Amino acid sequence: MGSRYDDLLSLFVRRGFLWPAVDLYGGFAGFYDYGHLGAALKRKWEGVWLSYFLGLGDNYHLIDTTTILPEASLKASGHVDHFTDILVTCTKCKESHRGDQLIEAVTHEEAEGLTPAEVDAKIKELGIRCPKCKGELGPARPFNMMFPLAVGPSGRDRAFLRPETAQGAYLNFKREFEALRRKLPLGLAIVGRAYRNEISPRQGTYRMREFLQAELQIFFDPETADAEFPPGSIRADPIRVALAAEKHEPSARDRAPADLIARGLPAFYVHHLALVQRFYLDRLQVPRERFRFAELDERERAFYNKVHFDIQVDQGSLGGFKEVGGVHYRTDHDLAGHAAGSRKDLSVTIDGRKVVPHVLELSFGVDRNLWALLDLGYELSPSRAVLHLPRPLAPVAVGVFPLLSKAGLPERAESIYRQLRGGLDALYDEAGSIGKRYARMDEVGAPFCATVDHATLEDGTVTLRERDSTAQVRVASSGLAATLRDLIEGRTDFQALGPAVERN
RNA sequence: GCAGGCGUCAUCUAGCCUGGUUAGGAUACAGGCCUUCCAAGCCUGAUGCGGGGGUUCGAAUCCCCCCGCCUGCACCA
Repeated sequence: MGSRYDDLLSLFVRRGFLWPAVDLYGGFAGFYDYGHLGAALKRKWEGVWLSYFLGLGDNYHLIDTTTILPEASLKASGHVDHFTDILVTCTKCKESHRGDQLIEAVTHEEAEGLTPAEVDAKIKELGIRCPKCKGELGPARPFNMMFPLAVGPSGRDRAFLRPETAQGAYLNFKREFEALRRKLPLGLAIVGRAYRNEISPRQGTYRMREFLQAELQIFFDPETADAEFPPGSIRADPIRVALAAEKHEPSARDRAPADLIARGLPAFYVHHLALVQRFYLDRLQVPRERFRFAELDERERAFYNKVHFDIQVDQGSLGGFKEVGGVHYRTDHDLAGHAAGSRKDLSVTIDGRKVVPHVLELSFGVDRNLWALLDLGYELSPSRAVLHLPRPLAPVAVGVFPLLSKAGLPERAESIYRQLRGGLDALYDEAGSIGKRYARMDEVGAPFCATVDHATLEDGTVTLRERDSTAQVRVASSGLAATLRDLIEGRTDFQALGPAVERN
């Protein structure tokens, strides 16, 4: 166990994808930096994500909002209260316990939201001792998952780093609704950083204290939602789901959208499950059996979600299916909360009716998604190390080499490289043997390699090698950029370029 | 946060128990030679004991503290 994780991290570090932040000083738990390949991959992932999800609606738009939010807004959202746990540590065995749970275990009454002083008083009154060793419990102290900040010279304006990007969309809903001429559904997407003071960050970029979210908040009229997002268009998409009751099963099963609706899920929600699944299976090329939605039961759900399925990808390095995102039906919780907190009316008028729009949140952890893609794509065998990234996401699109470092081949290869690099992520390499250069490109996931040989000098063709099959065809160097773009964007099949070149 | 394990070149690792080595190897990397398509070969080169304190004539090695990583528990939108 753990070796897959080690192999992956070794690749990431050696090649320039990602590594622990500040590792010059020994590292900084919960923080990771991306190197040149990781940053490029992330940019491309964001581009694919934006084009797909903004493309789902005519009224879906990207916005960009602050990472620091004042206390009042996070009080209204519920985060100040619900993101805080009161911890009580045993003086004898040092075990930490949640104060509210200790009290609830005795009284069977809701105890969340008590202050530390109230928790101390209750513990004394009820004579609660450490459930583990019966030792005496120490004083209660608050632990909030949000990073507090003191804003301004006085430091009296309390604020926090945002624990999720979503609040930026809710805070700006009214403005955008007006600017976009009062139409629902309205989609507001944010790609940005969020911060949580995780107690024990672990497992690479899986649980971090600073991370990148890509979220689409869809504001809609609950009265007409199922008509707005009809299940008809996704009827032919069986959805891979593990229901809450069967979440300990290792996999998932395909269920017809109609079955899920019959189980009580809203049709508009099932509609979006199918769309998210298409993104993973088609755009990110995740193998079907390694993808699933996992339903969360009431205990596991966040305080604001009415329906919640995790988006999960099966990852060898992390020991199985792990969450990379979620589809959350947040109802009117957020807009109603901000309406109350700000004392502004956030309802809108649709067809003469006043409604507070409901929100469906499609939420993605970008770092988790990148890790998952790299894990799924990395094939490490005694004979080859290949990163099978989807072509549009590969940080290096094409390697350009001279077959030999002499006879004018490097000059010709470099000139082809210079023509390509304007519109493509091309890389020139003449170090080592040709086989070594192919191996280098395989390991960073470059889908193609173009090699200049003596025939190039005579007829202007180069060999073009495809990463996954290692097959080669001869193509004209003059149209290489267009050919590569067609291949990367899926307009051309590699096989259609011509007969494969025989290997000597 | 608790418990256990761990930390040596870019990567994987030998050395640590039993203190004294020019800290060794492999891979990778750089330069050169060779080479007409898949990590070949030869020559040359650079890079390391997580950080800080202590013990000692002498510390990668023994002790303490810190940082980080892994696993389990707890926590987890």
